[in-house]
This record gives sequence, C-alpha cells and structure tokens, in this order.
Amino acid sequence: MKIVLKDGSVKEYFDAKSVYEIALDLSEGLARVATAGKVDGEVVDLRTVLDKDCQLEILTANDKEGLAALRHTTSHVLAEAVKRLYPNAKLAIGPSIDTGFYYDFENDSFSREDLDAIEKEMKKIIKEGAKIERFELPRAEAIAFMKEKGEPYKVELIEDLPEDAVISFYSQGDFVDLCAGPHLMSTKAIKAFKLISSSGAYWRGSEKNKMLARIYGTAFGKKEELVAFLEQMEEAKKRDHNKLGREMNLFTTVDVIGQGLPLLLPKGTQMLQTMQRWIEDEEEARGYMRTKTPLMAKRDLYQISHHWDHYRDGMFILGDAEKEDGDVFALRPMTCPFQYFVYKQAPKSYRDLPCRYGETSTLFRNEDSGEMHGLTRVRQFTISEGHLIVRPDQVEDEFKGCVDLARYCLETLGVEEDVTYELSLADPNNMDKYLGNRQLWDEVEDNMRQILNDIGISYTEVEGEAAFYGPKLDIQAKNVYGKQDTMITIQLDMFLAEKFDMSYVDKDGEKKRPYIIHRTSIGCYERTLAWLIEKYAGKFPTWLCPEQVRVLPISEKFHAYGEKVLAELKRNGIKATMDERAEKIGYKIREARLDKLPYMLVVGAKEEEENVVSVRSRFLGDEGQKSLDAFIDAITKEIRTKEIRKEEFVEGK
RNA sequence: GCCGAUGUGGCUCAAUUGGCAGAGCAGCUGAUUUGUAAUCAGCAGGUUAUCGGUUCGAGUCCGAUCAUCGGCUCCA
Repeated sequence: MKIVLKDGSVKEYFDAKSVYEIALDLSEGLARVATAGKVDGEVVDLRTVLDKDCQLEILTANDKEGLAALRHTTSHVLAEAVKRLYPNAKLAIGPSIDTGFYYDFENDSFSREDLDAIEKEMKKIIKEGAKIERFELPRAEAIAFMKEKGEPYKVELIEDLPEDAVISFYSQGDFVDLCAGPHLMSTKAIKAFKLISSSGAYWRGSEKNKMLARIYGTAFGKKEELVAFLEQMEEAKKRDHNKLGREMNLFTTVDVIGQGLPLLLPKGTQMLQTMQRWIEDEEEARGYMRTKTPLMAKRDLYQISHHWDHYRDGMFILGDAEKEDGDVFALRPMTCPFQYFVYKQAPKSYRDLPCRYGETSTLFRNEDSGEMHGLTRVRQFTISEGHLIVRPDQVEDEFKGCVDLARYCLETLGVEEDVTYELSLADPNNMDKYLGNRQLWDEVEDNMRQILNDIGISYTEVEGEAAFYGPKLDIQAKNVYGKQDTMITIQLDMFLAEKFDMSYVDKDGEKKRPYIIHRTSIGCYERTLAWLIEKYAGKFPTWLCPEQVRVLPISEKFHAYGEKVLAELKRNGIKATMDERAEKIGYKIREARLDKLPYMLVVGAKEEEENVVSVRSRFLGDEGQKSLDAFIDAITKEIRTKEIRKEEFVEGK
C-alpha cells in the first residue's frame, strides 16, 4: 500500500501497519511524541491498522487534535488515580475540552488538598508508564463487564450507543475505561499536566439528574507550554472586568441591594452615557424612531405575547400570579410587546413600513441565584433594544441593515475581530418549544442563511438556540477566561404580529401581516462595558474614557493657570479634571497612570510663561510642549472620530 | 436552583491552641511648593457580612441567612 505523508512524500509497505508502526518507521523521535493519526482527514488512534492506500498525518501535541488525544489520555490517568484513592468513586465521562480536560465522578466533592493528592498519584501512574491497550467487546459483554466493575454510568452510556456502534475499551495496567479513543501508547508520554479546579456538574448536563463531582485539568506537550498557559490565566485574572471594573470604580455591588443588581458608579455611568448618546444618535441617523415605554405591564400583555407561558419563571411578578382575577403586574423582561402597541396605535399603510423603533430599554429578568456574574449576568440591565416592523419584501434589506449597524458598532468599539457569528436555529427534535410548524421554520431559516451568505459573514449553525418565535443571529464574544457570551442578537419573528393582530394596508387595499425583526445594535450596555474593560484592560479609547485629561500643576503657584487650561478643556466638551493636591509632579503622574488616563497636561512656570501645556500620554509618554489650542484640536478630533490609538507607552525602567 | 470555596477599615493583607483586632496603601490635617511613576509627620477609620448558638472568653468552633468567586443548568 502507498501512504502519502503530509509533506507529500510517499511510503510504500507490503504489509498492513498501524499508525504507530509507521511513525516508528519514520523516526523514533516522532513515534515518541505521536499522539494520534489523521487518515484521509479523519482522526484515528495510533493503534489503527492501515491496509490500503491513504493519506496519513502523524499528529502530536502541536496539533489541535493531537493535543486533544494527549489531554484525553491524561483524563484517564486522572480517573485511574481517583479510583486508586477513592475506590468507591464511580466513573462518568472524561473528555478533552478547549482548555484541557475534565472527568466526572460520582463521589463527594474534591477539595484543593484532594486534588494535590490526586496529582501526586497521577505522577506515580505516569512514572509507572503502563502500556495503554485497546480492545472491543460485543454489546452484551460490554454491559456485563461494566456491571461487574460496578460502573452504572458506563452501563448507561453503552446502553445508549446505537446498535451498530463499535464498543471499545482502553486499559492501562489494572484500569479500564469505556472509550472511543484515540489514546497515546503509554501513560509515560504525559509530560506536563495540572489539575485546575473541582466543581459540581449534572450527569448528562441535566439538572434533573444527580450532581457529580467534576475535576478540571489541563495538559500540554511541553512543560514550558503548561507554565505559559498558567501564567496567561493569571494575566487574564488581572483584566477580569469583575475585578478591574471594581478597582477602577466603574461599578460595585451591595449586599442589601441584592444579587445581580450592580451599582454603576459615576465613572462607569459616564462611559455608558457616552455609548448611549452615540448609539441613539446613530440609530436616529439610520431612520429609527425612539420610544419610551413602561417598565412593567399587566400579565394580560405577556399572555398575548406568550411570554407568560414561555418565560414566567424569568419574570419578576408583582401580585399573586396564582389568582385568576385582579391585576397582576410583571416587570418587563423584554420590550417587544410594548413597541408593538406603539405600532398599533394608528392604522399603518404599506408606505409607513419599515417602521424602525428604538428604545434604550431597561429590562428585568429573574435569573437563578447561581447565575449572576459581575456586569455580564445581572437581573436588571439596559439594552439598545429595537423592533422593525417590515413588509415581507423588506425583510432582507432591513435584516441586512441591522447586521450592518451591529457591525458598525463592533468596529467602532474596536472589537470586530473578536466576535463569532452563530445562526441559532430551532431544535428539530423538540418543535413543541416553538410557535408555528416545521415547514415555516425551514423556510425562514433558509431565508436567514441566504441573507448571511449574501452579506458574506462566516457563521456556525446551532440547533436548539432559537427564540420561541423565530431564528436568531447571535454575535458572540469570549471573556478573558474563554467563556462565550452573546453580545448582540438579531432575530426574525414570523409569529408575534399575528398574536398581536398587527397589520398594514397594502397597495391592493388588503390588510396584511408584517414581519418583525427584533434586534439590538450595541447589545446590553452593562455587558458591553464588561467586554470593553477586558478587551482594553481598562485602557479605553479616549472617546470612551470617563476622564480624558488631567491637568497636573507643578505646584500651587500654577493652579490659576491650571484652572484656565481646565476651563478651556471643559468648554470644548473634554472630560477633564485637575489634581490640586500639594504633591510632587512625579506622584501625580504615577497616580494618573495607575488610573489609566489617556492624557496628562503638566503645567508649571515654563508653560504659563509661553502659554502652552506639556503633554504626556498613555500612548507616547512625554509628547513635549504644545499650545493648548493645538492639543484641544488633536484630542477633539480623536474623540470625534472615535479613534482607537494602538500605541502604548511602556515606562523604560 | 444545584455542587464547592470564600467573607477582617475604601484596597491589599496580619492576628500562635479559642485569650487586648494590627500593618501598608488610599483618606483627612499640618509642614513641604516640588519638572515627568511614590516628600515627611500626625490623625482618623472596625458591632471581623448578618443573625443565632457553644464557651469564663469567639475574627477563630457550630448552625442559619446574605453576598462574592469557580463550575453545572439556564441565558442578553
């Protein structure tokens, strides 16, 4: 058989050979670091025997899939160590993930001390270097085997495998685990790993099931990579919005106010205000009409919108929801039905459409107590909400317009490179969750695909993530720890117009149903702020900074001149303050830098005499003397164009 | 909601076996009037998250509640 290698070279063998044997034949060094193979694009185990012509790539920890195999094997070593130290622990599952691997056990939860002891045992296992072997069993035998081993979760997993599935096991020494592979040849090949944390996790991810004890860990091909990863995690912690945002006095929380209810402090509020003004103006320029609708409504409204059925647990309800009669109110978890009534206030002609409504809308969602996190998951938030009521022939253009606005926002904030697009579709196996029938959904989902392809953005499709009234385009971003959140969502709704009896009179005099696009432009302000804090590590673009310039007089003698400079800055709409304390200039500069200010203006005798300012910036350090007018011109332009200066001055110490 | 960890001045952290709650930074006052990352001195700041219990005595031990963090589930 002919084996075509990655570099294009061809190896010829007369007998069938395993991937490992071929690696060994190529070089001993390669065999030592090989973790898996890729045959005609498909990842296979090192033990997989090749017997016909194919393309072969030997994977190592340097390849994504190869690293996954290494981590997966490490998770087996973890499982073996846990079984040695806790013989009563039951094995659940232990896959590799983006940042490493985990393994779930039925056991008491593990403390950090437990993890340290388990790590020690893992090192022992690796040192023992047992050979890892693969074998298959027929279904009935596999089930009997796992029953005998006392592993109920494994039995359940096997029972759920399709009839024709190959049921494979991997063993290392006395330890055996049900596993599809691939795995390394020996535990000895694990060079660098660490157990990160432990937590609870539901069996099969369902809250109805038992809570298992999960251990997270990570592994790399080289020690240095592991060290670098751990350092990177430490660095990430420093820009965590929940830490940095509090340190920078952007927001805080108070016990007696409650969970998920952060207080925006003056600086944080200033930033939100800047974004809000910008977005409201931008939307107006794009033909949006602003509304201001109530923060609560009678339950009757949510009954029409079906939120009462689909979303009641998520709402704050005022009054006794169990009682059939009497007024029961709920704080609004969304703006949709309110804006629909704005639309319905007067009959609409086809000429009135599209109707683009925008609102800076505060919403309330009663999240479960364990869900709240900093500014990204809260119970009250404010979103740049909007609804477009459109004719069928306008759907495409209007949807594209929404995407364009969202991308303009991302670009202006400097984060367009950091997002991924997800097309959230209905779950085909669970259509009960949604309004309408499968056929209509197919049509609309196809429509969305078409639109996205037209715009030319690459996206992934995710089933089961749609809203109950239609599919969504979700724009996702990762936080400093790599966890994803939705920043922006644009949704197509083909049902609620009917539920609310919304219509327009078409050219032909007929009453027709419009489509509705639910959308946000910049997302929810709190979450966007959190994202910006992490993106810029607190060093925001000047236009967003709550304090853009600080005037630093050399001494009290120059306060009068400083005041003059400050007044002129403020007169030009620049967010400026003056540090009047009787401190030395070095001290004031140090503090302004720690506050991550973009500009400092030092004023002393020289400046006053020549009527100039000495500019020091976060970008270039000492920029020398400039006339105040020249400085104001430059910073005004920077603010107006929402420039994002990439330079960063690093103190030469 | 579930599993776990944590909670001491605004911030970072001390407090031996259960035995007087303490420091640095920030703040205030005074002196200093300073030229590009920390001037000196003094003062003030605490019902140790809250409530209850054990004890002669609780920051420390026990229980409950609240909040924060790491996950699960859920979600903008």
